[in-house]
Amino acid sequence: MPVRRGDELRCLYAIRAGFFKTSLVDSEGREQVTCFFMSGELLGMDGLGSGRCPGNAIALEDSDVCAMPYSLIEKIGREVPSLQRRVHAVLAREIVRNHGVMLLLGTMRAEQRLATFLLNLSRRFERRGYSESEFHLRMTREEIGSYLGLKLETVSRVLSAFHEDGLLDIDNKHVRIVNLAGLERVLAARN
Amino acid sequence: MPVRRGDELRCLYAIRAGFFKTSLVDSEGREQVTCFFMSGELLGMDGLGSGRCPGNAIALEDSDVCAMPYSLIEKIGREVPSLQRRVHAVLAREIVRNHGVMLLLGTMRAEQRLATFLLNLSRRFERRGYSESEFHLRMTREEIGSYLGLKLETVSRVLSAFHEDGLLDIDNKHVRIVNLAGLERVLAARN
DNA sequence: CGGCTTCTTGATCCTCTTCAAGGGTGGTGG
DNA sequence: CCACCACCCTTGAAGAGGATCAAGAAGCCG
Repeated sequence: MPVRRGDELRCLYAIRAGFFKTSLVDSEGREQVTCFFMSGELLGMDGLGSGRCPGNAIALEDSDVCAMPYSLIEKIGREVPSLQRRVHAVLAREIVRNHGVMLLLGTMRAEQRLATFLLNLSRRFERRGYSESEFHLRMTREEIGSYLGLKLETVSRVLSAFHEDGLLDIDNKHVRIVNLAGLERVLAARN
Repeated sequence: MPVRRGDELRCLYAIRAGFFKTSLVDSEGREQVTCFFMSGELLGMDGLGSGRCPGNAIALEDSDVCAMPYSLIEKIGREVPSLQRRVHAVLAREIVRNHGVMLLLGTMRAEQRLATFLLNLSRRFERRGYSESEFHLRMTREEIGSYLGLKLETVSRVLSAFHEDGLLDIDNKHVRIVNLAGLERVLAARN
């Protein structure tokens, strides 16, 4: 069941298993996917302190989460300084991560955005003990495009081009990175 | 004196007077202005919990700040629940604000980005007791462009076009908004 | 199987970038 | 006070990168 903007929100959700997207819709109906979350990550940080959900969150596959009430986080934070500091660090890291996405949206061209996206997914899968080179995309081309500020056709085209260049194999949502160094080199390309 | 990425950072800075920009540079040299800060706002939230400065911060005019050591914020947060909650709220609001910028960068065209930017400045000046319709831009066209994901020439052109359309008068860095409702209407334009 | 959503690929168009030139502005030193 | 220089801004012309429009193929589910 999706969580909608404006809903009451009293908990942080630690994702035990599964995959989520969060999105934002403005007053003119423009929609932007703001983040993809996977197991081990924290959902709902943007509602901390306000009790309101400022965006939408939707699971992209069967998922399992652990709800941690804000009130509890605040209470334990007061009692255990090291946890308090961790909460601050997690929130600050989320801000830094957002700045990285802003840099991507503001300065990179389509190929570089896709390469960054795939390398980021790869690293996150690897850290969870999955293959860094072979994985399933849980989201549609349209959702990838929304996240990266591109249209779905462009996403499709760039992925095809990567395949042409021998950087990866792609069969629908199944990705196998063939030339990881080559993908990294895309990021350095002119400009 | 600028603060540079990686510098040790132990304080949050409350801006008493002045104007700042923060920016991020990636490994390939791409630079993005991540935010402009003015009086009454908090600088350095992204270093909270880590003690490292993850970006650059530079004053764009003579400024006056109040340094609040992280250690003090943590200590008082433990003792005063209402302050603890405020810290959380401020951090969470910063995340939400970033999502708004991501939406701008991912979905809006040049005119809409500039209109959003000007309206945002207008509102912030108004809240501080300054004129909402007439103010000085502290940053260059290039810095505006970097923040909005545009080139400086495009910024210049769009501002000229707004003047042509009778939406505002602009003389170098001095802006006078003539038709505020018209500027807001730009946001709703097709798409 | 049939209907739906998602994905791919092509052709064309449009927005913004790039490249280039010239004009303003402000600060410094003679 | 004016000349000079560095930086910033404006405007034009040409080009590129994605968007848009359109058609069809492929996967998915009842």
